[in-house]
Amino acid sequence: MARERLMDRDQRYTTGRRRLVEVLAGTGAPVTLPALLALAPDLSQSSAYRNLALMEEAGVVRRLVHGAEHAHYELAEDLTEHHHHLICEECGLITDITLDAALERSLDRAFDGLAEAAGFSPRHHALDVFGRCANCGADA
Amino acid sequence: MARERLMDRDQRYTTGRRRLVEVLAGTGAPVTLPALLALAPDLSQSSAYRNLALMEEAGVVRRLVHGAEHAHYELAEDLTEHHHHLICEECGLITDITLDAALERSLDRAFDGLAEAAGFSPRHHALDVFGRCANCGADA
DNA sequence: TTGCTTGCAAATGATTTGCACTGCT
DNA sequence: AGCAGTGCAAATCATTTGCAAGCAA
Repeated sequence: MARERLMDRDQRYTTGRRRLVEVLAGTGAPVTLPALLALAPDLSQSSAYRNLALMEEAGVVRRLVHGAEHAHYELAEDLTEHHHHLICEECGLITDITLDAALERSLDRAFDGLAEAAGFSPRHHALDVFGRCANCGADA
Repeated sequence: MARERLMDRDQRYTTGRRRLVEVLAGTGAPVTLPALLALAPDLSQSSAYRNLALMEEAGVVRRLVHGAEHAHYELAEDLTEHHHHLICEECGLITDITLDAALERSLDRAFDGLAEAAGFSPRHHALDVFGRCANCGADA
C-alpha cells in the first residue's frame, strides 16, 4: 500500500522509508521524530525528516503539529482508519480515538454546508481534544 | 475583560498589550505575528511575542499552530465565542465558523465518554476543517 | 553510468532570551 | 526609588538544505 503510493509518484520504497512506515505502524499512536529515531537508531535524522516529508506529500504519512516542541507523525488515514486525537496538555502524549459513525456523518454534513455558505471546499477535518491524560490527571 | 484577566494574575494591562487585544478583536479571524505587526507597526516583534505568550498564559489569547510557517493568534474563546476553523491548505487563510449547538452538544457528550473509557479528562476541543478557500478553490 | 538516496555538517527561520533602558506606581 | 515592561540584538532549536559519497536501475 505505502509502496504503491510511492511508486505512483515515481518514488522508491527504500529501506529507510520502509523502516519509517514499519515503526509508524508499530506504535499505535503518533510519534515525534526523536521518538522515532529512538525506535530505529539506524536512521539518520535528516533522512528521516526528508523521507517523512516526502511520504507526507505522497499521502503515506500525516504530520501533526501542536503547540509542543516536536511535530508528531502517523500513517495517513487511508492506510489506517479515520480517527481523532486526545492530546495531553501536560506531557504532550497523543492518543487515537474514533468517533461514532453517526456523529462523523453529522460533522461531514455540517462541513458540506460550508461549501455554499463560504465558498470553502472541505477536504478533510481534524478533531483534537485537549485535556489531561490518565498519567497527568492528578495535576493542577 | 482582558484587563481583569491580567490584573488577576498581577500583570499590567499596558499600552502594548491593550494594542494587541484591540488588533485581535479588530480582525475577525486569527492572524500571524507578521500580520499583527503590519496592523500595528509601532509594536516591537519581541514584545509582541512576549505579550502574546503572557496573555495566552492568562487566558486572554489563544495560539493556533498548523503546518504553516507562522502561528496564528486570536482572542481566547471566553472573550468571544466557541468556534472552529476553516483552514485553507493553499494560502494558509484561517476563517472562523460555529457549529450547530446540538452538534456541539453531541461532541461534548462523546468526549465525556472518554473520561471513563481512557481516563482522559477533556478540557476543550478544536475542530479544524482543511480544504480550499474561496480564493484558492480553482487550483489543483 | 545516471540519477535518486543518504548522512554529515552547515544553514534557515520562527520564536525566545539577555541586558540595559524606560516608565509606571 | 523600585520593579515590571520594552526593544534591540544575540541565542535557540526544530527542521531544512548543500554537498560528496553510496546504491539501485
